[in-house]
Amino acid sequence: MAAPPAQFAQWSTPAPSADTSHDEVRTIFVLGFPPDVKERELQNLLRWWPGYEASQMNFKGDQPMGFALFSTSAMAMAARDALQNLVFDSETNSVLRAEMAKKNLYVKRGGSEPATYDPSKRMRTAGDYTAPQYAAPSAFVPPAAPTWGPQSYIPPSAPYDPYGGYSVAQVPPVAPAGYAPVQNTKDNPPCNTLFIGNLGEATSEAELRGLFSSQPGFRQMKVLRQGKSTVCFTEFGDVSSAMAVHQNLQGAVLTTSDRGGMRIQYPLNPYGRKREGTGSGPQQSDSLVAVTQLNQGKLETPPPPSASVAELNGTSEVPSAAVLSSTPVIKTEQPQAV
DNA sequence: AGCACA
Repeated sequence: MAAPPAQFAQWSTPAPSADTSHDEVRTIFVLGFPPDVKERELQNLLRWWPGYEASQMNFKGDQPMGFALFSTSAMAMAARDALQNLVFDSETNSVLRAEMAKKNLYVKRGGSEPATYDPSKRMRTAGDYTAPQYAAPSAFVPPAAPTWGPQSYIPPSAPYDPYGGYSVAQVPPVAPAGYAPVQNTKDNPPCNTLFIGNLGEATSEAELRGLFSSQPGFRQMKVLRQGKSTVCFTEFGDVSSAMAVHQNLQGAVLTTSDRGGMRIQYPLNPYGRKREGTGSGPQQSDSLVAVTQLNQGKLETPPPPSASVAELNGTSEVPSAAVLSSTPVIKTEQPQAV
């Protein structure tokens, strides 16, 4: 009788410090939520993000503080960057500020939660939400390498960017065939969206997309055909990017254009923003829209008082420094996550 | 000149 193989004994021994890679900070700290935000909103905001494991909303007085734990530090940083300057609620001018937390969110082990804690402090993990129907709808991921825990998110094989619905489309880039002078018509105040007119009847959406999607800050566009007239709306991530394209591609001639250069104007309504009701007067809505647009533009670089702004004809006042500085000031001091 | 979507 031989003694049992020695390696059997190893089966019960824990791996030697296999989780040292988890002492890195992989938790983000998010400020800027409106006071009435619910913890569930943070969960629903983040549960799609690759590597999301758990989140928690704490309240310091009226100031909500969100914490979210991710599988790796890199995933946390990616989520942090995705949330950075996100307009969480344009009604309340809530713009998120995200940074890496000082320490990791403590996640209670074990599946069932006692539910006896303060509901505002209770932890919820992604376990209940990562339903199979959401995992890789187009690409089947073989279960060869099982992931651990109830919070495993399996990203599709193609890069999945939950907040990248505005990502650059895969179309061949298009450069203007030339430029033609465009008579400077009355324009609207600068915003993050452009209205493109004077397009040729044969101009295709693919051609327009090839031109605009390669412009810095491009988010999305929509082409409208109405008879012989084609117009296009193009949204950018910030007002400055839109202003640059407004300037640089003004009068651009496409190969399919048969009526000179395109006319680029700021639209009556920016993307995703309905005009205020006619009841309260235009001047109030103008300033309101300006603030909202600037918030949409993330205020990374406030548009300088350049020539493009000077084209405004005095139809609307240029956003003042007071407006520019009216972004929500958020304290960056950071309490402990737990 | 033609301004949608929410």
